[in-house]
Amino acid sequence: MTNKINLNNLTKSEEDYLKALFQLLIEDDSVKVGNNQLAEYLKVSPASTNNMIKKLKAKDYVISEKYGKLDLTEEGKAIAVRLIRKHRLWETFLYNYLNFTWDEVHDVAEQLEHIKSQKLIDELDRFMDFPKNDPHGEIIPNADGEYFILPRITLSSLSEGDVCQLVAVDDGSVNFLKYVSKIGLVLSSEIKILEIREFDKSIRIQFDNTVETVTRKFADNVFVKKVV
Amino acid sequence: MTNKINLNNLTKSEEDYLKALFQLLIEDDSVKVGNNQLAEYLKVSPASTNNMIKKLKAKDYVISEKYGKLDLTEEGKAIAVRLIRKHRLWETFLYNYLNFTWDEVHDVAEQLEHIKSQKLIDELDRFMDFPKNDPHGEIIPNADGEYFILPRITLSSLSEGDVCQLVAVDDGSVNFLKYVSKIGLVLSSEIKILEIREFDKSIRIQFDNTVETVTRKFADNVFVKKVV
DNA sequence: TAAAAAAGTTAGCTATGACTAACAAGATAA
DNA sequence: TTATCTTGTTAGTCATAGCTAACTTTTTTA
Repeated sequence: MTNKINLNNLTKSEEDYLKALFQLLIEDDSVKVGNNQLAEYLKVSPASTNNMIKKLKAKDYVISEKYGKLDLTEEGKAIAVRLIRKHRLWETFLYNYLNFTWDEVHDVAEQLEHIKSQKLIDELDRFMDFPKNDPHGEIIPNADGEYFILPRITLSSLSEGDVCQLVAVDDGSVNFLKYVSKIGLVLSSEIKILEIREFDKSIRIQFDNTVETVTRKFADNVFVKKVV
Repeated sequence: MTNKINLNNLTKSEEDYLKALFQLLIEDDSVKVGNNQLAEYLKVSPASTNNMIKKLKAKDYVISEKYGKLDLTEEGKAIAVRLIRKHRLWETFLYNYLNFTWDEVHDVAEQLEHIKSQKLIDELDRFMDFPKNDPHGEIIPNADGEYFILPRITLSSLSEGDVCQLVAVDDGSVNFLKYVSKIGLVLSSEIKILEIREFDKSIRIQFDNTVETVTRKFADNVFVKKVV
């Protein structure tokens, strides 16, 4: 086996930074990620980030030049993907078996993803019969660390008259998720763009028998597949 | 509700010390527990223990006089029991649903017991239909924090000719548990004491169609219910 | 292109929770 | 009862991972 992954004994913090950097890097493929941006994402000071990046560079998980942008090594990426796999499998478990709601799963999964046991996560996967998506619609990386990234279309990028289907929502904010549930949107909902208001970019949408007006910020966090 | 428990935001370390002290206190009801004893149990230096005990005294979880023995307050005990409940529920989950063996569950449960979510543990309990015992036969404290301690009889305390039934085993050592499994002992096995050798206190036992000789140390970790 | 703003870095501080070494208090034994 | 051993305590160090304040480099813009 060439692909043997060493079960790097990383601290919770190190794991958090690697995962955060990975999320920022794939979020905006072309745009480079800087130190302060990572700091803001993790809600820590730029000094803390700078410090940790040094450490992760020494361990060969991160690449960057002084005063330059950040990138992950292959091993750094592999660690991040394993964390995302763990996070999403736990979310699925909490949602499907332990009566957690959409907006409750994230915080607990953030803790559970740091539990160190290969067997635990492989068996959890098997127990749930190898689920493909988490409760927010996100794809769960498989045991080989393959991470399929679908080209993402946000609701905000569509035009008047377009029809789409909800495939995933960002799980970063509890309030956002509560709001999505409250207005009645669920995964696979078919959504029609009725009107985009130039003034504030708010969007009138229709789904099922509901008409709602949502903000641009809301629409940025809703991922869809175009139907018409 | 007078019995409202505040979800004390304790660190992993603080939790570990409270649980360890609780285990030592109930292990030997009459014998007082000292600082160095706790240090040895936790495999840290006496200085570290002394330090942490100071902190836990300030938080009103531990009672002790300077140069005196250690005890837990009611709140300290309640925290320890909640940790034991979490530990044993997770062990049960790993064993019954995720194909973990007797000797594999402990280490992972040590991590999982520190996850902070009341809903998680209550729902896990419900999901498994409120199990009474963990895989090692130990009683799982219920959601009200009631901790039933059965008077414990060790295999080593019996006499020649006695017949007993295996009710629990100590889960502290992987090697011990592997050995128990290997010779074929399981919970509820009926064991007969054939002979106790004065020389080294080793014990010849019979169960099913097996005759084995076990050491005194082994027998100290096997808990039984006397039948004859 | 020079000044201002933004981004990145460094130094030095804090808390937690380990550690060792040295010392003090109690318990035990000669 | 005194000497010795065991137990408990304190002081001071280290690593991790946060912080602020001050500084440097890069980028932007006037």
